[in-house]
Amino acid sequence: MKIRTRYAPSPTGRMHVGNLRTALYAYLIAKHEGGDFLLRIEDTDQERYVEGAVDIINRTLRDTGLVPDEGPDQDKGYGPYVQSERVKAGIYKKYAQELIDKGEAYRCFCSKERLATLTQEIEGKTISVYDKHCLSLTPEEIREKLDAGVPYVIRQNNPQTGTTTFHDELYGDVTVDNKELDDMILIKSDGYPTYNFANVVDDHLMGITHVVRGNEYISSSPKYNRLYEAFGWEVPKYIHCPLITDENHQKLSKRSGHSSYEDLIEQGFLPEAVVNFIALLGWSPEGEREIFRLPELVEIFDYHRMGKSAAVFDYQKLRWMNGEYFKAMDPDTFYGMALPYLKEAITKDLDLRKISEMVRTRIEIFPDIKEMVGFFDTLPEYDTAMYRHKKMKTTEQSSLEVLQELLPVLEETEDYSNDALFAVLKDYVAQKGVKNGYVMWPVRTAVSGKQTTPAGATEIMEILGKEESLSRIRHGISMLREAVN
RNA sequence: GGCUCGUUGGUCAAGAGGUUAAGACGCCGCCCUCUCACGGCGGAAUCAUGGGUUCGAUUCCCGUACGAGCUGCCA
Repeated sequence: MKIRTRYAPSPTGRMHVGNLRTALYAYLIAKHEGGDFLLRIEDTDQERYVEGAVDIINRTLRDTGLVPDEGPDQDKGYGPYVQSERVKAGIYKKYAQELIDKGEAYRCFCSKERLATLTQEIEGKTISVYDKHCLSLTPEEIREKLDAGVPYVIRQNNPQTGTTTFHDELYGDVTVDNKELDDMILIKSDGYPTYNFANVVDDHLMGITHVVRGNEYISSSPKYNRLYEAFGWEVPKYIHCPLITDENHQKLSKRSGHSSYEDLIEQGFLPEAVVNFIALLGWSPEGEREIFRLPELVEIFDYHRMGKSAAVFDYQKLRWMNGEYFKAMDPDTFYGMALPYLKEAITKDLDLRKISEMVRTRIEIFPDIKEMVGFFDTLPEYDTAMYRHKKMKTTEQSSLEVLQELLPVLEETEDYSNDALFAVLKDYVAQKGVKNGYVMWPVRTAVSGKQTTPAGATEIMEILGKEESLSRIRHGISMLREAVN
Protein backbone atom coordinates (compact mmCIF):
# COMPACT_ATOMS: atom_id res chain seq x y z
CA MET A 1 0.00 0.00 0.00
CA LYS A 2 1.19 3.47 -0.82
CA ILE A 3 2.31 5.45 2.18
CA ARG A 4 0.45 8.67 2.83
CA THR A 5 1.59 11.13 5.48
CA ARG A 6 0.40 14.60 6.24
CA TYR A 7 1.53 17.78 7.82
CA ALA A 8 -1.36 19.35 9.67
CA PRO A 9 -0.41 22.72 11.10
CA SER A 10 -2.56 25.25 12.81
CA PRO A 11 -2.31 28.65 11.18
CA THR A 12 -1.31 30.58 14.26
CA GLY A 13 1.83 32.40 13.17
CA ARG A 14 5.36 31.54 12.34
CA MET A 15 6.44 27.98 11.84
CA HIS A 16 8.06 26.53 14.91
CA VAL A 17 11.19 24.51 14.20
CA GLY A 18 9.65 21.56 16.03
CA ASN A 19 6.71 21.64 13.67
CA LEU A 20 8.97 22.06 10.72
CA ARG A 21 10.91 19.00 11.76
CA THR A 22 7.69 17.05 12.13
CA ALA A 23 6.76 18.14 8.62
CA LEU A 24 10.20 17.13 7.41
CA TYR A 25 9.97 13.67 8.92
CA ALA A 26 6.47 13.17 7.58
CA TYR A 27 7.74 14.21 4.16
CA LEU A 28 10.78 11.97 4.33
CA ILE A 29 8.84 8.94 5.51
CA ALA A 30 6.46 9.27 2.61
CA LYS A 31 9.01 10.15 -0.03
CA HIS A 32 11.49 7.51 0.98
CA GLU A 33 8.87 4.95 0.04
CA GLY A 34 7.56 6.84 -2.94
CA GLY A 35 4.44 7.83 -1.06
CA ASP A 36 2.39 11.00 -0.85
CA PHE A 37 2.81 13.90 1.49
CA LEU A 38 -0.18 16.11 2.10
CA LEU A 39 -0.92 19.39 3.71
CA ARG A 40 -4.01 19.95 5.79
CA ILE A 41 -4.80 23.21 7.51
CA GLU A 42 -6.22 22.76 11.01
CA ASP A 43 -7.94 26.06 11.56
CA THR A 44 -10.56 24.96 14.02
CA ASP A 45 -9.57 27.45 16.66
CA GLN A 46 -11.26 30.67 15.74
CA GLU A 47 -9.48 32.63 18.44
CA ARG A 48 -5.93 31.67 17.65
CA TYR A 49 -6.25 32.01 13.91
CA VAL A 50 -3.75 34.48 12.52
CA GLU A 51 -4.28 36.23 9.22
CA GLY A 52 -1.51 35.38 6.79
CA ALA A 53 -0.35 32.33 8.68
CA VAL A 54 -1.39 30.01 5.86
CA ASP A 55 0.83 32.00 3.53
CA ILE A 56 3.72 31.51 5.92
CA ILE A 57 3.09 27.78 5.92
CA ASN A 58 2.98 27.60 2.15
CA ARG A 59 6.04 29.73 1.72
CA THR A 60 8.03 27.80 4.29
CA LEU A 61 7.18 24.46 2.74
CA ARG A 62 8.09 25.77 -0.67
CA ASP A 63 11.39 27.31 0.46
CA THR A 64 12.47 24.22 2.34
CA GLY A 65 11.44 21.92 -0.51
CA LEU A 66 8.79 20.08 1.48
CA VAL A 67 6.30 20.42 -1.31
CA PRO A 68 3.01 18.66 -0.63
CA ASP A 69 1.51 16.36 -3.24
CA GLU A 70 -1.94 17.29 -2.06
CA GLY A 71 -3.30 20.22 -0.17
CA PRO A 72 -5.62 23.20 -0.32
CA ASP A 73 -4.20 24.15 -3.71
CA GLN A 74 -4.12 20.65 -5.14
CA ASP A 75 -7.20 18.66 -4.39
CA LYS A 76 -6.65 15.05 -5.38
CA GLY A 77 -10.08 13.96 -4.35
CA TYR A 78 -9.71 14.03 -0.60
CA GLY A 79 -10.59 17.67 -0.13
CA PRO A 80 -11.33 20.09 1.16
CA TYR A 81 -7.99 20.24 2.93
CA VAL A 82 -8.90 23.09 5.21
CA GLN A 83 -10.83 22.06 8.28
CA SER A 84 -13.02 25.13 8.47
CA GLU A 85 -14.26 24.21 5.00
CA ARG A 86 -14.82 20.67 6.11
CA VAL A 87 -16.90 22.00 8.96
CA LYS A 88 -19.09 23.77 6.42
CA ALA A 89 -19.42 20.52 4.52
CA GLY A 90 -20.86 18.99 7.67
CA ILE A 91 -18.26 16.25 7.84
CA TYR A 92 -17.54 16.32 11.56
CA LYS A 93 -21.15 16.69 12.62
CA LYS A 94 -22.02 13.62 10.64
CA TYR A 95 -19.35 11.47 12.24
CA ALA A 96 -20.08 12.84 15.68
CA GLN A 97 -23.70 11.86 15.24
CA GLU A 98 -22.59 8.40 14.24
CA LEU A 99 -20.73 8.10 17.53
CA ILE A 100 -23.71 9.37 19.47
CA ASP A 101 -25.86 6.77 17.80
CA LYS A 102 -23.37 4.11 18.80
CA GLY A 103 -23.29 5.33 22.38
CA GLU A 104 -19.63 6.26 22.01
CA ALA A 105 -20.32 9.94 22.42
CA TYR A 106 -22.94 12.15 24.01
CA ARG A 107 -24.12 15.72 24.15
CA CYS A 108 -23.06 17.72 27.16
CA PHE A 109 -25.04 20.80 28.11
CA CYS A 110 -23.06 21.68 31.19
CA SER A 111 -22.52 25.37 31.73
CA LYS A 112 -19.11 26.88 32.26
CA GLU A 113 -20.17 27.52 35.82
CA ARG A 114 -20.92 23.89 36.52
CA LEU A 115 -17.70 22.84 34.84
CA ALA A 116 -15.86 25.27 37.07
CA THR A 117 -17.07 23.37 40.12
CA LEU A 118 -15.35 20.30 38.75
CA THR A 119 -11.91 21.89 38.59
CA GLN A 120 -9.42 21.72 41.36
CA GLU A 121 -6.09 23.28 42.01
CA ILE A 122 -3.22 20.85 42.54
CA GLU A 123 0.27 22.21 43.00
CA GLY A 124 -0.59 25.36 41.15
CA LYS A 125 -2.09 23.47 38.26
CA THR A 126 -5.72 23.51 37.31
CA ILE A 127 -7.10 20.07 36.77
CA SER A 128 -10.57 19.16 35.75
CA VAL A 129 -12.09 15.84 35.02
CA TYR A 130 -15.55 15.69 33.63
CA ASP A 131 -17.96 13.63 35.70
CA LYS A 132 -20.11 12.26 32.86
CA HIS A 133 -23.02 14.23 34.26
CA CYS A 134 -24.81 14.62 30.92
CA LEU A 135 -24.37 11.00 29.97
CA SER A 136 -27.37 10.17 32.12
CA LEU A 137 -29.68 12.67 30.50
CA THR A 138 -32.85 11.05 29.19
CA PRO A 139 -33.85 11.49 25.55
CA GLU A 140 -36.65 13.78 26.69
CA GLU A 141 -34.31 16.01 28.67
CA ILE A 142 -31.98 16.21 25.70
CA ARG A 143 -34.86 17.06 23.37
CA GLU A 144 -35.99 19.77 25.75
CA LYS A 145 -32.57 21.42 25.98
CA LEU A 146 -32.07 21.18 22.27
CA ASP A 147 -35.40 22.86 21.64
CA ALA A 148 -34.59 25.52 24.19
CA GLY A 149 -31.39 26.20 22.34
CA VAL A 150 -29.08 25.39 25.24
CA PRO A 151 -25.53 25.32 23.86
CA TYR A 152 -23.80 21.98 24.04
CA VAL A 153 -20.63 20.15 23.21
CA ILE A 154 -20.23 16.56 22.15
CA ARG A 155 -18.03 14.42 24.32
CA GLN A 156 -16.40 11.10 23.77
CA ASN A 157 -17.84 8.44 26.05
CA ASN A 158 -14.89 6.57 27.46
CA PRO A 159 -15.11 3.49 29.67
CA GLN A 160 -14.00 3.76 33.26
CA THR A 161 -12.59 0.30 33.67
CA GLY A 162 -10.02 -1.72 31.82
CA THR A 163 -7.07 -0.45 29.88
CA THR A 164 -6.37 0.87 26.42
CA THR A 165 -3.17 0.24 24.51
CA PHE A 166 -1.85 1.85 21.41
CA HIS A 167 1.26 1.07 19.46
CA ASP A 168 3.88 3.57 18.45
CA GLU A 169 6.54 2.61 15.93
CA LEU A 170 9.22 4.12 18.12
CA TYR A 171 7.95 3.94 21.65
CA GLY A 172 6.30 0.56 21.37
CA ASP A 173 3.11 -0.23 23.23
CA VAL A 174 1.74 2.41 25.56
CA THR A 175 -1.00 1.33 27.91
CA VAL A 176 -3.17 3.47 30.13
CA ASP A 177 -5.95 2.78 32.56
CA ASN A 178 -9.28 3.71 31.08
CA LYS A 179 -10.13 5.63 34.21
CA GLU A 180 -7.43 8.10 33.11
CA LEU A 181 -9.30 8.69 29.87
CA ASP A 182 -11.22 11.91 30.14
CA ASP A 183 -14.42 12.33 28.19
CA MET A 184 -12.77 14.78 25.88
CA ILE A 185 -14.72 17.21 23.79
CA LEU A 186 -15.14 16.24 20.16
CA ILE A 187 -17.32 19.08 18.96
CA LYS A 188 -17.16 22.48 20.59
CA SER A 189 -20.22 24.59 21.32
CA ASP A 190 -19.43 26.75 18.29
CA GLY A 191 -19.89 23.68 16.14
CA TYR A 192 -16.21 23.32 15.31
CA PRO A 193 -14.46 20.07 16.05
CA THR A 194 -11.52 19.92 18.41
CA TYR A 195 -8.13 18.79 17.20
CA ASN A 196 -8.75 15.51 18.94
CA PHE A 197 -11.70 14.69 16.76
CA ALA A 198 -10.96 16.42 13.49
CA ASN A 199 -7.55 14.87 13.36
CA VAL A 200 -8.84 11.34 13.64
CA VAL A 201 -11.68 11.84 11.20
CA ASP A 202 -9.55 13.56 8.61
CA ASP A 203 -6.60 11.23 8.89
CA HIS A 204 -8.97 8.38 8.19
CA LEU A 205 -10.88 10.09 5.41
CA MET A 206 -7.67 11.20 3.74
CA GLY A 207 -6.19 7.75 3.87
CA ILE A 208 -3.25 8.64 6.07
CA THR A 209 -1.18 5.52 6.72
CA HIS A 210 1.47 6.97 9.02
CA VAL A 211 0.57 9.61 11.56
CA VAL A 212 3.68 11.61 12.30
CA ARG A 213 3.35 14.13 15.07
CA GLY A 214 4.98 15.57 18.14
CA ASN A 215 5.47 13.59 21.24
CA GLU A 216 3.09 15.83 23.18
CA TYR A 217 0.26 13.77 21.73
CA ILE A 218 1.51 10.49 23.02
CA SER A 219 -0.55 10.57 26.18
CA SER A 220 -3.78 11.33 24.37
CA SER A 221 -3.25 8.74 21.68
CA PRO A 222 -5.13 6.01 23.56
CA LYS A 223 -8.21 8.19 23.32
CA TYR A 224 -7.72 8.57 19.59
CA ASN A 225 -7.42 4.84 19.28
CA ARG A 226 -10.78 4.42 20.99
CA LEU A 227 -12.23 6.71 18.38
CA TYR A 228 -10.83 4.62 15.56
CA GLU A 229 -12.19 1.52 17.20
CA ALA A 230 -15.58 3.09 17.81
CA PHE A 231 -15.83 3.86 14.11
CA GLY A 232 -14.43 0.50 13.17
CA TRP A 233 -11.62 2.17 11.25
CA GLU A 234 -8.15 0.82 10.75
CA VAL A 235 -5.68 2.43 13.11
CA PRO A 236 -2.76 4.09 11.30
CA LYS A 237 0.87 3.64 12.23
CA TYR A 238 1.93 6.20 14.79
CA ILE A 239 5.31 7.83 14.83
CA HIS A 240 5.75 10.32 17.62
CA CYS A 241 8.72 12.62 17.29
CA PRO A 242 10.81 13.63 20.28
CA LEU A 243 10.67 17.17 21.53
CA ILE A 244 13.13 19.91 20.62
CA THR A 245 14.23 21.99 23.59
CA ASP A 246 16.33 25.03 24.27
CA GLU A 247 19.67 24.95 26.05
CA ASN A 248 17.84 24.81 29.38
CA HIS A 249 15.97 21.70 28.29
CA GLN A 250 12.71 23.59 28.19
CA LYS A 251 10.33 23.52 25.29
CA LEU A 252 11.82 25.76 22.59
CA SER A 253 9.88 29.00 22.94
CA LYS A 254 9.72 32.35 21.26
CA ARG A 255 11.87 33.74 24.01
CA SER A 256 14.88 31.87 22.68
CA GLY A 257 14.83 34.10 19.62
CA HIS A 258 15.23 31.25 17.18
CA SER A 259 12.19 29.11 17.71
CA SER A 260 10.78 29.58 14.24
CA TYR A 261 11.99 28.96 10.74
CA GLU A 262 11.37 32.61 9.93
CA ASP A 263 13.60 33.70 12.79
CA LEU A 264 16.42 31.61 11.45
CA ILE A 265 16.12 32.89 7.91
CA GLU A 266 16.09 36.45 9.19
CA GLN A 267 19.23 35.68 11.12
CA GLY A 268 21.00 34.75 7.93
CA PHE A 269 20.66 30.98 7.77
CA LEU A 270 20.11 29.05 4.57
CA PRO A 271 16.98 26.91 4.19
CA GLU A 272 19.09 23.89 3.22
CA ALA A 273 21.19 24.21 6.34
CA VAL A 274 18.15 24.55 8.57
CA VAL A 275 16.59 21.46 7.02
CA ASN A 276 19.82 19.52 7.31
CA PHE A 277 20.27 20.54 10.90
CA ILE A 278 16.80 19.74 12.15
CA ALA A 279 16.86 16.43 10.32
CA LEU A 280 19.72 15.44 12.59
CA LEU A 281 17.89 16.53 15.71
CA GLY A 282 16.29 13.29 16.74
CA TRP A 283 17.47 11.16 13.89
CA SER A 284 20.82 9.95 12.70
CA PRO A 285 21.88 8.25 9.50
CA GLU A 286 24.15 5.28 9.23
CA GLY A 287 27.75 6.29 8.83
CA GLU A 288 29.51 9.46 9.75
CA ARG A 289 28.37 11.94 7.18
CA GLU A 290 26.33 14.85 8.43
CA ILE A 291 25.83 17.12 5.48
CA PHE A 292 22.78 16.07 3.49
CA ARG A 293 20.51 17.97 1.18
CA LEU A 294 16.85 17.13 0.99
CA PRO A 295 17.00 14.63 -1.90
CA GLU A 296 19.78 12.79 -0.11
CA LEU A 297 17.73 12.70 3.05
CA VAL A 298 14.85 11.23 1.10
CA GLU A 299 17.20 8.56 -0.13
CA ILE A 300 18.55 7.47 3.22
CA PHE A 301 15.87 8.36 5.74
CA ASP A 302 14.76 5.48 7.88
CA TYR A 303 12.40 6.38 10.68
CA HIS A 304 13.50 3.38 12.67
CA ARG A 305 16.68 5.28 13.37
CA MET A 306 14.82 8.11 15.07
CA GLY A 307 15.54 8.77 18.71
CA LYS A 308 13.13 8.96 21.59
CA SER A 309 14.60 11.54 23.88
CA ALA A 310 14.33 15.30 23.62
CA ALA A 311 17.09 17.10 21.77
CA VAL A 312 18.59 20.47 22.57
CA PHE A 313 18.61 22.91 19.69
CA ASP A 314 22.31 23.68 19.35
CA TYR A 315 22.50 27.07 17.71
CA GLN A 316 26.26 26.85 17.60
CA LYS A 317 26.21 23.71 15.55
CA LEU A 318 23.62 25.12 13.20
CA ARG A 319 25.96 28.05 12.60
CA TRP A 320 28.77 25.66 11.78
CA MET A 321 26.56 23.72 9.42
CA ASN A 322 25.44 26.88 7.69
CA GLY A 323 29.10 27.73 7.15
CA GLU A 324 29.61 24.33 5.57
CA TYR A 325 26.92 25.18 3.05
CA PHE A 326 28.69 28.42 2.21
CA LYS A 327 31.91 26.56 1.62
CA ALA A 328 30.17 24.16 -0.71
CA MET A 329 28.34 26.91 -2.56
CA ASP A 330 29.54 28.10 -5.92
CA PRO A 331 31.03 31.61 -5.81
CA ASP A 332 28.43 33.21 -8.03
CA THR A 333 25.50 31.98 -6.03
CA PHE A 334 27.15 33.05 -2.84
CA TYR A 335 27.96 36.45 -4.29
CA GLY A 336 24.36 36.98 -5.26
CA MET A 337 23.15 36.22 -1.77
CA ALA A 338 25.91 38.06 0.04
CA LEU A 339 25.64 41.22 -2.03
CA PRO A 340 23.04 42.99 0.11
CA TYR A 341 25.14 42.40 3.18
CA LEU A 342 28.32 43.53 1.43
CA LYS A 343 26.65 46.70 0.26
CA GLU A 344 25.50 47.42 3.73
CA ALA A 345 29.08 47.42 4.94
CA ILE A 346 30.80 48.91 1.93
CA THR A 347 29.68 52.04 0.14
CA LYS A 348 32.88 52.72 -1.78
CA ASP A 349 33.42 51.38 -5.27
CA LEU A 350 35.46 48.30 -4.40
CA ASP A 351 35.62 44.88 -5.97
CA LEU A 352 32.81 43.26 -4.05
CA ARG A 353 33.11 40.05 -5.93
CA LYS A 354 36.62 39.51 -4.67
CA ILE A 355 35.62 40.49 -1.16
CA SER A 356 32.73 38.05 -1.39
CA GLU A 357 35.14 35.21 -2.02
CA MET A 358 37.33 36.26 0.87
CA VAL A 359 34.42 36.06 3.19
CA ARG A 360 32.77 32.92 1.87
CA THR A 361 34.83 30.39 3.80
CA ARG A 362 35.02 32.57 6.85
CA ILE A 363 31.47 33.35 7.81
CA GLU A 364 28.80 31.17 9.34
CA ILE A 365 25.82 33.40 8.74
CA PHE A 366 25.38 36.38 6.44
CA PRO A 367 25.37 39.07 9.12
CA ASP A 368 28.94 38.05 10.01
CA ILE A 369 29.99 39.81 6.83
CA LYS A 370 29.50 43.33 8.07
CA GLU A 371 31.94 43.20 10.93
CA MET A 372 34.44 41.37 8.78
CA VAL A 373 34.69 43.74 5.82
CA GLY A 374 33.84 47.14 7.23
CA PHE A 375 37.50 48.12 7.34
CA PHE A 376 37.65 48.11 3.55
CA ASP A 377 35.27 51.01 3.54
CA THR A 378 36.80 53.06 6.29
CA LEU A 379 39.93 52.49 8.28
CA PRO A 380 38.84 51.92 11.85
CA GLU A 381 40.52 53.69 14.69
CA TYR A 382 43.08 51.45 16.23
CA ASP A 383 45.78 51.40 18.84
CA THR A 384 49.43 51.13 17.89
CA ALA A 385 49.70 48.31 20.40
CA MET A 386 48.28 46.20 17.60
CA TYR A 387 51.61 46.39 15.86
CA ARG A 388 53.16 44.39 18.64
CA HIS A 389 53.03 40.70 17.92
CA LYS A 390 55.05 38.20 19.86
CA LYS A 391 55.13 35.44 17.32
CA MET A 392 55.91 37.77 14.45
CA LYS A 393 58.54 39.38 16.64
CA THR A 394 57.24 42.80 15.80
CA THR A 395 57.12 45.91 17.96
CA GLU A 396 55.95 49.43 17.33
CA GLN A 397 59.59 50.31 16.75
CA SER A 398 60.18 47.53 14.22
CA SER A 399 56.89 48.20 12.49
CA LEU A 400 57.72 51.83 12.10
CA GLU A 401 61.02 50.94 10.56
CA VAL A 402 59.50 48.45 8.14
CA LEU A 403 56.73 50.76 7.04
CA GLN A 404 59.07 53.66 6.56
CA GLU A 405 61.43 51.63 4.46
CA LEU A 406 58.60 50.12 2.48
CA LEU A 407 56.74 53.33 1.77
CA PRO A 408 58.98 54.62 -1.04
CA VAL A 409 59.05 51.17 -2.60
CA LEU A 410 55.29 50.96 -2.59
CA GLU A 411 55.03 54.48 -3.92
CA GLU A 412 57.07 53.43 -6.89
CA THR A 413 55.16 50.25 -7.48
CA GLU A 414 52.57 50.64 -10.19
CA ASP A 415 51.12 47.15 -10.33
CA TYR A 416 48.87 46.79 -7.31
CA SER A 417 47.75 43.30 -8.06
CA ASN A 418 48.07 40.82 -5.27
CA ASP A 419 50.81 38.84 -7.00
CA ALA A 420 52.92 41.85 -7.79
CA LEU A 421 52.58 43.31 -4.34
CA PHE A 422 53.38 40.00 -2.77
CA ALA A 423 56.54 39.77 -4.86
CA VAL A 424 57.56 43.25 -3.79
CA LEU A 425 57.13 42.46 -0.13
CA LYS A 426 58.90 39.13 -0.51
CA ASP A 427 61.85 40.90 -2.06
CA TYR A 428 62.01 43.22 0.86
CA VAL A 429 61.76 40.31 3.28
CA ALA A 430 64.63 38.53 1.56
CA GLN A 431 66.77 41.57 1.40
CA LYS A 432 66.09 42.30 5.03
CA GLY A 433 66.71 38.71 6.07
CA VAL A 434 63.61 38.44 8.28
CA LYS A 435 60.56 36.24 8.46
CA ASN A 436 57.51 37.01 6.36
CA GLY A 437 55.40 37.92 9.32
CA TYR A 438 57.89 40.51 10.47
CA VAL A 439 56.92 42.55 7.43
CA MET A 440 53.44 41.33 6.63
CA TRP A 441 52.06 41.95 10.07
CA PRO A 442 52.74 45.67 10.21
CA VAL A 443 51.65 46.19 6.63
CA ARG A 444 48.41 44.36 7.13
CA THR A 445 47.78 46.18 10.37
CA ALA A 446 48.34 49.52 8.71
CA VAL A 447 46.04 48.87 5.76
CA SER A 448 43.29 47.24 7.80
CA GLY A 449 43.48 48.61 11.31
CA LYS A 450 42.32 45.21 12.45
CA GLN A 451 43.72 42.35 14.44
CA THR A 452 42.28 39.78 12.08
CA THR A 453 41.13 40.19 8.51
CA PRO A 454 39.61 37.93 5.88
CA ALA A 455 42.66 38.31 3.68
CA GLY A 456 46.38 38.96 3.77
CA ALA A 457 48.17 42.28 3.49
CA THR A 458 48.65 42.26 -0.25
CA GLU A 459 45.17 40.99 -1.02
CA ILE A 460 43.81 43.86 0.98
CA MET A 461 45.98 46.36 -0.82
CA GLU A 462 44.84 45.00 -4.14
CA ILE A 463 41.28 45.74 -3.18
CA LEU A 464 42.02 49.15 -1.71
CA GLY A 465 44.18 50.29 -4.61
CA LYS A 466 47.39 52.23 -4.54
CA GLU A 467 46.18 55.54 -3.30
CA GLU A 468 44.16 54.30 -0.36
CA SER A 469 46.80 51.75 0.61
CA LEU A 470 49.53 54.34 0.72
CA SER A 471 47.39 56.76 2.62
CA ARG A 472 46.70 54.11 5.27
CA ILE A 473 50.36 53.21 5.52
CA ARG A 474 51.32 56.86 5.93
CA HIS A 475 48.70 57.16 8.61
CA GLY A 476 50.21 54.13 10.33
CA ILE A 477 53.65 55.65 10.17
CA SER A 478 52.56 58.87 11.73
CA MET A 479 50.72 57.05 14.51
CA LEU A 480 53.75 54.92 15.18
CA ARG A 481 56.08 57.92 15.24
CA GLU A 482 53.97 59.46 17.88
CA ALA A 483 53.79 56.27 19.91
CA VAL A 484 57.49 55.59 19.75
CA ASN A 485 58.51 59.06 20.90
C1' G B 1 -1.03 15.55 42.53
C1' G B 2 -2.19 11.68 38.73
C1' C B 3 -0.79 9.53 34.19
C1' U B 4 2.71 8.92 30.14
C1' C B 5 7.46 9.25 28.04
C1' G B 6 12.57 9.90 28.47
C1' U B 7 18.02 9.78 30.66
C1' U B 8 25.53 7.69 26.53
C1' G B 9 30.86 13.69 27.10
C1' G B 10 28.71 20.92 27.62
C1' U B 11 25.51 19.79 22.91
C1' C B 12 23.87 16.39 18.65
C1' A B 13 24.71 11.33 18.79
C1' A B 14 26.52 5.76 17.10
C1' G B 15 26.81 1.42 19.56
C1' A B 16 26.18 -3.31 21.70
C1' G B 17 25.39 -8.43 27.07
C1' G B 18 32.29 -9.13 26.56
C1' U B 19 34.40 -2.67 22.13
C1' U B 20 40.51 1.08 23.36
C1' A B 21 32.26 3.22 24.10
C1' A B 22 32.34 5.72 16.92
C1' G B 23 31.65 10.44 14.66
C1' A B 24 30.16 15.76 14.69
C1' C B 25 29.67 20.83 17.08
C1' G B 26 32.15 23.54 20.83
C1' C B 27 36.85 23.78 23.68
C1' C B 28 42.46 23.16 23.95
C1' G B 29 47.22 22.19 21.48
C1' C B 30 50.26 21.45 17.10
C1' C B 31 51.04 21.82 11.67
C1' C B 32 49.93 24.75 7.28
C1' U B 33 49.92 30.09 6.56
C1' C B 34 50.85 37.39 4.28
C1' U B 35 46.76 37.83 10.26
C1' C B 36 42.18 35.08 10.66
C1' A B 37 39.49 31.34 8.49
C1' C B 38 39.85 26.88 5.55
C1' G B 39 42.51 22.24 5.62
C1' G B 40 45.47 18.43 8.34
C1' C B 41 46.92 16.08 12.99
C1' G B 42 46.29 15.33 18.16
C1' G B 43 43.97 16.11 23.18
C1' A B 44 40.57 16.74 27.35
C1' A B 45 35.46 15.23 28.08
C1' U B 46 30.15 10.46 28.49
C1' C B 47 27.09 5.35 29.64
C1' A B 48 22.07 9.55 36.09
C1' U B 49 21.66 6.30 40.54
C1' G B 50 20.63 1.80 43.71
C1' G B 51 19.38 -3.16 43.36
C1' G B 52 18.82 -7.57 40.68
C1' U B 53 19.54 -11.40 36.19
C1' U B 54 24.32 -13.11 34.27
C1' C B 55 30.71 -15.98 34.17
C1' G B 56 30.23 -10.80 32.57
C1' A B 57 26.21 -5.37 32.17
C1' U B 58 26.45 1.03 29.93
C1' U B 59 23.31 -2.62 27.04
C1' C B 60 17.97 -6.92 29.97
C1' C B 61 14.42 -6.33 34.57
C1' C B 62 12.76 -3.51 39.00
C1' G B 63 13.08 0.70 42.14
C1' U B 64 14.96 5.85 42.92
C1' A B 65 16.36 10.55 41.24
C1' C B 66 16.10 14.04 37.61
C1' G B 67 13.85 16.03 33.18
C1' A B 68 9.87 16.61 29.87
C1' G B 69 4.84 16.07 28.07
C1' C B 70 -0.35 15.58 29.07
C1' U B 71 -4.07 16.51 32.61
C1' G B 72 -8.08 23.17 27.81
C1' C B 73 -14.80 24.18 24.20
C1' C B 74 -5.31 24.96 22.17
C1' A B 75 -3.21 22.16 18.81
